[in-house]
Amino acid sequence: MAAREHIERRPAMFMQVAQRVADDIRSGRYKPGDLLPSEKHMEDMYGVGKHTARSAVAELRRMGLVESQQGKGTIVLATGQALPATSVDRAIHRTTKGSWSLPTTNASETAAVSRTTLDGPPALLLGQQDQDAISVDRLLHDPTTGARMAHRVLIPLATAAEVPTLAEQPDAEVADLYQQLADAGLSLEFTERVTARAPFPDERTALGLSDASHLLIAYRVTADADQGRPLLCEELKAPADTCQLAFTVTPTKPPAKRATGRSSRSE
Amino acid sequence: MAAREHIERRPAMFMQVAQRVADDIRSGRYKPGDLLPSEKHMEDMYGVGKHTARSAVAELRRMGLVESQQGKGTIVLATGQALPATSVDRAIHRTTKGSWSLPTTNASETAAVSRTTLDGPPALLLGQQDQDAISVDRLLHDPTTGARMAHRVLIPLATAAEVPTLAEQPDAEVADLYQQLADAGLSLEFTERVTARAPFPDERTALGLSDASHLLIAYRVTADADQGRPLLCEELKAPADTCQLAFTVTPTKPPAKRATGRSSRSE
DNA sequence: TATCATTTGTTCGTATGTATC
DNA sequence: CGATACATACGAACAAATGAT
Repeated sequence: MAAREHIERRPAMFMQVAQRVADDIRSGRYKPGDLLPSEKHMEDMYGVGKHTARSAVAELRRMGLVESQQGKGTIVLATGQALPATSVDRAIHRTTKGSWSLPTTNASETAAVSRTTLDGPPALLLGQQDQDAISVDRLLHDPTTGARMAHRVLIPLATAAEVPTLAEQPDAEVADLYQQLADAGLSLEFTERVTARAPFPDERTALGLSDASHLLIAYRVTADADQGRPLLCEELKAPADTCQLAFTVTPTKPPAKRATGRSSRSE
Repeated sequence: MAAREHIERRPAMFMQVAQRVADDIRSGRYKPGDLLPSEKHMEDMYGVGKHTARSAVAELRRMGLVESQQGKGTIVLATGQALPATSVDRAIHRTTKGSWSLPTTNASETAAVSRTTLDGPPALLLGQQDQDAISVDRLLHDPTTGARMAHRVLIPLATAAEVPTLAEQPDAEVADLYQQLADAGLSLEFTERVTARAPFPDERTALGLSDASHLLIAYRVTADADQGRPLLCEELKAPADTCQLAFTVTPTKPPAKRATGRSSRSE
């Protein structure tokens, strides 16, 4: 028997309260920056218990409509009717011949270089499970919006062996790394994969994430255009509520011979 | 006095329990598909009250590690060590001259055509606040993974007036729309912006989203390459936990004269 | 079919801790 | 210091879904 027969059921009380307050927020009854009525006040307003009022506010937090602060109150956030303020330009530039450049950068600290074992998505994308790589970590930030992002460059040892200059200064600007690969006679192609997920606690604190915000995650793989062999992987983690990624899509010739992902779909 | 003096504070009990179970999940102690110990059992295991055990499980849900089902239990999800299964290829293809195509598509239902007033991100991207547009809505799905996505094409009336064939069959394939624009003598350029946010309740039900999953949202703007004037906007909303977007980044000449976003940044 | 134990979901209560003003 | 507000933690009871008897 199908599990979804009865679509009609009384919504939970805390959900009804949350829905009502959410409507009040969207209708402008509570404006961004305002303090919501306190949980105590909501109990009286809607005739519910402490836990119900609290669950309602928790639901509003989960919806990304409000943010609570101990001792102060629950503040109404901006209503996401616009795109996030920080636009990260994912374009790659190359002057007429040979010289590479990337849109400008603000790194908070110096890059942290370490050696790690590849695992997770980067290992899959580089096709090198359980191989070692040089890892270069940077904490980026956008001074105008205060958004923080985590950036990581992974240079597989196989690539470093092929182009030794990479290992000498792995914490150089990324454009320089591209340059070195190109100077080694490789023609480069770039593929980027974007997804999002809930942050781990350490990521939450490192990037100063609010309760509801997720991480926008982009993996850029630099590959040898001739053989499609992956050379480099970059990972960018940005708070989705304050950041957007911008791509310029260039039409290409249709017949892709090698499969790049699992299933491949689009509009 | 500064508010952040004491970084060290005992984490809440429910968080400690959640962290411990999370570690057990990541270490393989609980495997994907397994049922977690019941909340009742956790009370005894960790010597905490009902509310604490419950909060810990709620935290694990919020982390996207588990999913609870009333009457059954709490099941461990895949550990997110891989990229989401459904890869959406955002490439655009053009054969030698004139003919456009896009990666294959699966639309669940026929397209719903309506007329709407532009607002939110599409209005900003099209630079046409409070103007009307033809809206074509489709519900896409990936049969192999069961992932559902919402796709919308917005054709501003200004564009429809310029290229009348667009309004005749607005629910044609997107590649055909590009073709018609190109046939009208326009050279096209494409910009895509990606972000993520918590879904609205209607989006949650329409796309069958789980508790923790957010929406990955991509806006593709088709513009006239000569003047940079936006012609068309597509919106794709996909569940972030099951979908990834794939882009091919083509190096371009560096000096962009017109600003495309607010602040512009990259690694 | 009906009943029952198990498990999560919702709702109520109380108390204490901690941050803000 | 006190009042306010949210955070955490203890408790109880009933509802609803599930699976097995």
